[in-house]
Amino acid sequence: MRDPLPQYPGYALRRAAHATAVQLAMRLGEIGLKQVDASLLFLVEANPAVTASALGRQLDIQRANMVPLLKRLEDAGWIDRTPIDGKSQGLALTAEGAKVAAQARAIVDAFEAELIARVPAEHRDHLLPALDALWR
Amino acid sequence: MRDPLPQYPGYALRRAAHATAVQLAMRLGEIGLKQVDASLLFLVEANPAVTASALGRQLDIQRANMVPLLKRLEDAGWIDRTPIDGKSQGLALTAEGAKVAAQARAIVDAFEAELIARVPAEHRDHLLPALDALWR
DNA sequence: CAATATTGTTATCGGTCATAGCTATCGGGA
DNA sequence: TCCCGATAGCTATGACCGATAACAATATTG
Repeated sequence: MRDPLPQYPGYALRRAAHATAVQLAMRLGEIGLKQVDASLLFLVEANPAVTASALGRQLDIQRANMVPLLKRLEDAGWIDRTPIDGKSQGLALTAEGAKVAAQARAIVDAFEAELIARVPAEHRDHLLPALDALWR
Repeated sequence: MRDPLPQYPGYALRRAAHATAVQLAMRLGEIGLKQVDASLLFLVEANPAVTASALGRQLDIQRANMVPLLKRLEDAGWIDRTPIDGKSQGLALTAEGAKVAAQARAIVDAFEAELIARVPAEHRDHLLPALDALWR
């Protein structure tokens, strides 16, 4: 079948992102995480007392959509909230959350290493800078 | 804010794909198309008498999900169906569909050119091969 | 102090995608 | 030739994601 689409970098970008997302989702699913959960855990870990709004800004997730995401993490006992002032609350990992974050990191690091390994050596170092130019 | 995520090529891939998808969606939206519509029009144009199932296989879209997509294109008068045998039907662009496909191609070509232009010259030629390795 | 911005939240809506199941038809091997 | 597995098209449905609007309470700024 004739298919002109794969010549388009934008199309290849879509397909590559989807293909890799499916694979990572499967691996994180084994420890009960979605990709966004892992992102949130990593960010909270790296920024104790961060607010929900700040997380949303960093990840380009609307405030409104953060609510169920954080609720899941809180209900699972992975994060807790402590009031900063009357309207903000700081987020932090619980001990349990730190364990899960460590597991998630192991999975993500292994996955990313495999991703890079799949890229032919001569293109490998160019991938991240090229992608950065498209969204940063 | 400390953010370890952008170091991950997989994360950059996600963000880049999303950012570019939003932009292309806006431009195609001006002529009433979604991205998948444009993909379908291009493939039907390049493969007259192709079946819905074959399109779905090529684009990794389930048969079931092809139905509303093709219905939209048919209702808009951009494609028509002619029976191949008792259970298959060949798809083809109408004259109107060919016009829309040409408009879509102009938009996509311009967009893809801008995408590539955004990538620093030294990384430019590596992007497509690197992405291909991740999904092909 | 008053006007404005921010935070967290609820509710809702559209789009995408996966799954299951159904009917009818096609095609190949016994 | 006949039968059975594979295929095509379709309906229905449910999960998930992201966008939007609105609101109350609080913080910040001029």
